[in-house]
Amino acid sequence: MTAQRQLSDPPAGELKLDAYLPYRLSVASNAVSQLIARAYEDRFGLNIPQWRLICVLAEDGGLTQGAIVARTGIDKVTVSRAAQGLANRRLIARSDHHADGRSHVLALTVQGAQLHAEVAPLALAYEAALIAGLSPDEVALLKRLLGRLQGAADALSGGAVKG
Amino acid sequence: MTAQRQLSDPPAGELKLDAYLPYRLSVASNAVSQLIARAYEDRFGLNIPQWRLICVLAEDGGLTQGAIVARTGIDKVTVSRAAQGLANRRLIARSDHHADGRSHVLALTVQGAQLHAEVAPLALAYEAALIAGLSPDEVALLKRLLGRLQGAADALSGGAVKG
DNA sequence: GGCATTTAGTTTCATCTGATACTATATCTC
DNA sequence: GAGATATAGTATCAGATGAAACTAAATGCC
Repeated sequence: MTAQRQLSDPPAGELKLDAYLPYRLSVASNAVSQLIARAYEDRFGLNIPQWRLICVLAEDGGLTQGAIVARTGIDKVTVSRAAQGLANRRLIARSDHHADGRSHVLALTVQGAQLHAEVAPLALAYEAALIAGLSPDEVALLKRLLGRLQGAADALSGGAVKG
Repeated sequence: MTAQRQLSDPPAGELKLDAYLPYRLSVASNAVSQLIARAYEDRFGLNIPQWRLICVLAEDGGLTQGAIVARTGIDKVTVSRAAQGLANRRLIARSDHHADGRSHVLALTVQGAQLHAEVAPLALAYEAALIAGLSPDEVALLKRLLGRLQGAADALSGGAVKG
């Protein structure tokens, strides 16, 4: 049924989609992201960037949008939109920056903190369900390897694009 | 260096964005995908779905779009659009299906096969650059773990959504 | 054979995303 | 302190995505 592959194949290794790491990574990530995005959207009306902002603000307190961009790498346009959505729902407050009139300091409101407290267990439960069956060592290694991949991709991207 | 997690952890665990696996996975995947998407787009005018179709057709020969969807999980709309784009550029041919008038059989043209032969080494080089510094064992484990995550996400998604 | 249902693929639409352009403020140089 | 430049954030635009509606052909049922 499948085509016979013969000697004419390139020597330097073969490209099989199912074994190709970027593909595997993308497919796995999409599956996980969609699962989680739907859970947050359906139950709390939050999209992924909004939820990330809430997490960052819950962890780090008052931050400017620029600081969030620096901390997370999320695009500044995405941060701007997420912040607007959250502010409209009074989940975050934007207070004037004491020294920079262009900037605002974002912080969770009481409602925002309550929502975070409500969503966080769900998020952790999803993570637990996803890694069920993996040993702690495997999970730790997975996170480490993902960090390596991301670092390598960023380095290659910077190198290739910026010269 | 890494935080020791022990009994002192809060009862249900704490949510730290940087340690949250779905987040790490998404960030790593986006970094890798963007890197590769730009490379294919800039040099060959291919987007990711188009490149995936080319790979699948190079591996498996003549397939219908439905077979590609079944094989890869790519959305049928995405497959349709990618196939249109590739057919317009004469990189694939669509011949009538012998028994089903709704369906067409997709196969690489000579040009399409040439393009595949040209892009594949680049794709493999990117993969090699990304995993440079990782041991073969680590890479194998990473792929296995990604498969597990994807399977878990699919199972949870089916279970939660469909009831 | 004729009608209902299913299936392959396309079109449409609503949303998300990020690049680019823009506004307003801040900083730097003289 | 005035003008040039840089920066924080927003608005606009173009492309990607996938859900749902749609078309055309196949299959099932009687």
